[in-house]
Amino acid sequence: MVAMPDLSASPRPVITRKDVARLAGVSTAVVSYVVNGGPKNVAPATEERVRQAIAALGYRPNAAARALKKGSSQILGMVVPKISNPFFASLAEAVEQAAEEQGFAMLLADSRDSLTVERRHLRNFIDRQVDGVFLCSVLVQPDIQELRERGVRTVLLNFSEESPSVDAIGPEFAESTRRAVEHLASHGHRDIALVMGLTTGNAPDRREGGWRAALQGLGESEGRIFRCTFDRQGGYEAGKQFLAVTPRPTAVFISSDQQAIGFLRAVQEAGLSVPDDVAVMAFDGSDEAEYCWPPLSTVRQPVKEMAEAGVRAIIGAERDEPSRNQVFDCELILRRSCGCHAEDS
Amino acid sequence: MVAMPDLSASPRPVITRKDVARLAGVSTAVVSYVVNGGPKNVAPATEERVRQAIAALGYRPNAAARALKKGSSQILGMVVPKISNPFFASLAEAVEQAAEEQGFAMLLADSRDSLTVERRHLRNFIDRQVDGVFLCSVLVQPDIQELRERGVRTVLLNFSEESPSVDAIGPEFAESTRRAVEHLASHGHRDIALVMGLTTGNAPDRREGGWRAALQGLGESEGRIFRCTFDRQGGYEAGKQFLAVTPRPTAVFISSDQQAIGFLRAVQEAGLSVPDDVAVMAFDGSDEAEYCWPPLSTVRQPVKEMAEAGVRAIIGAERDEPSRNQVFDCELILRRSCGCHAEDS
DNA sequence: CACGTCTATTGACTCGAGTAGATCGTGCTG
DNA sequence: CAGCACGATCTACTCGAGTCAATAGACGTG
Repeated sequence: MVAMPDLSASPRPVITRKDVARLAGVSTAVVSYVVNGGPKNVAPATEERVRQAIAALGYRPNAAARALKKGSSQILGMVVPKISNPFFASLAEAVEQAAEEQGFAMLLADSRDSLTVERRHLRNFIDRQVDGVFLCSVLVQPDIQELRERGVRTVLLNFSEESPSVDAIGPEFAESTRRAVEHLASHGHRDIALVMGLTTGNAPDRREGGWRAALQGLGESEGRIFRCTFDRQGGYEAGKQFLAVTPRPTAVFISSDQQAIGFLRAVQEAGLSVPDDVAVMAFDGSDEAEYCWPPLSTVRQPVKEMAEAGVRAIIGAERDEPSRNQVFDCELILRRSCGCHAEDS
Repeated sequence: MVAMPDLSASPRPVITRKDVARLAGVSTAVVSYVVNGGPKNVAPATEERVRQAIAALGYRPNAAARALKKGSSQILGMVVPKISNPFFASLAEAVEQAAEEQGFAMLLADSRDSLTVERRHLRNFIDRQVDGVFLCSVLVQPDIQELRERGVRTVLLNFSEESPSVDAIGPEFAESTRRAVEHLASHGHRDIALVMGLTTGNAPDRREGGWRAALQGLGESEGRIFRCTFDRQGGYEAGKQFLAVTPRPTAVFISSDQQAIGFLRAVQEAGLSVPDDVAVMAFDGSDEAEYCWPPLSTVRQPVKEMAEAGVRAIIGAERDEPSRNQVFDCELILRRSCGCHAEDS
């Protein structure tokens, strides 16, 4: 409660290049060359003097000035629909880490699922001279076009569609889903439903196609679909609908771990059991999938690799490099919810 | 795969104040005055002309230049130990939103529980001229002192200790915990254990004190403590230890929702039931607490309010305003895990 | 010894925006 | 009508760092 009297910030004088130059007895240009391994060489002895002056004064180059001069801020922006959704949190974590390794900082913005807010964030990013942007939801073409015009490299993350004119990175949705559904079938299931999230854009989700393909392979042409939002709440509601259906499907593929967790809750609430009454496979492979009950069998996206590829696509890109799609293979993680191992995790 | 040929970014000429000035037939100063509601007045007719020129050219002031001149970037930095921990994600979400409402952007950095990384991030923030920093873990005094010296307002979030020389914002840990433990007692429990996270600093956590106080009030002077890391994994391990103890306590207070979720899994795995075999109350009140099974009774921190207070502490602060602690009351959320309502949520 | 070569260093301009101080009218007052 | 006040506008300098063209030495060579 009582603030200590004296610790108020002594407004230490700001140290600039000039101060360093004076102390080292050189011109400001040399300081710049030393700091940047600059475009010109500096004699070793001089360099050493400058280094010492820098250390002695605690000089730190002003990033704003640098950004102004170079037109690049060494900042990447990332827009997520909702950071409290653990899947996006894990994406953000991976991107931040990959960015930091390259000396970039990350501006994070949460669009709360609103296109308006997302646009506002993007314009803000542009004004702040970010060098690149990660998007996790689908903006309309014109918006992306503006980003490009302003010289901001853009990468779509977790994106299923091929899209011209912009880099897109995402998991291999269709094939992985097909394998997951086939795995459910290998436990003897035939009536396998789908709980599918609603995408903001109108692009059909490829997971749906994968599920269809698997059913077809089994000779089952019919299958129920439950549509809901891409979060726990949505999964919970889908679960309640699912349980009301007769005859009830014996297994279900769910388009995200978050939804699956909501679904599980609905099943538990009804006093039924997973996997005995309903077998479940989900998509994403986030941490919570391991710590819910029963542990979720899920399709693991290689989040880290995708984030690294994304950062590379932004930083390592040539000025007019054509955009491209990168699709990453996923791994089936088999836990209890599908009917696998009853003893270990 | 095939990139469309023509959409390569046409490197649109950068529009500056000067272009606007020329088009509107005024000097650059006037443009600045209009944009900022500047320190001087502009005649309504002129202002209108400038506005039109801005719109026509699509002019957007360069944030880097502005930051350089004003020494303020309109950016807030936030360092979290791990953004994929949903509690920190929800904090980040709240901070970002509160910041955006004030026109600030948020740089997010993940320290991966490492002091070294955290320091690196902070120096980076300083170089980038952030106007303020949110910290969720405990740095040593000298680091914070440097932030102050550099003129960066600092706010400690989720912080239990009073600390001089820095703003600290946190929930009312002790009293809320006491109430939670007493609630467990109201279900008839007497042997109530504590699962407590390990704090990086050496400050004792006030939740522990609250738990002790409650036991004392019940006439129970003894109580078992299980210490583990502040995450699901830690809670899971603590749960296994807990279950191995005889006689087994009938209830437990757990220092975070994440740990509680791990704990629940250990209980489920052992084929036991919550709340019948063990009643559980946790701390945080994050979303996952609602969607696990059984739904967690927990102490809800007013995250949004705390974030807003934090942003206010940074933005609204006078130059030499003394630092202060702000403690927020929490709310008991009673769900199933403690033994409350067996039917609705 | 004069000249060219090469390297280390410097001075000066630039990026784009904020703003103090000078300037230009206009209209009012004595 | 001179003098003054005041509002609108402009000129010019500044923030801190990057970098090019110019300069100053140092060295070697004919």
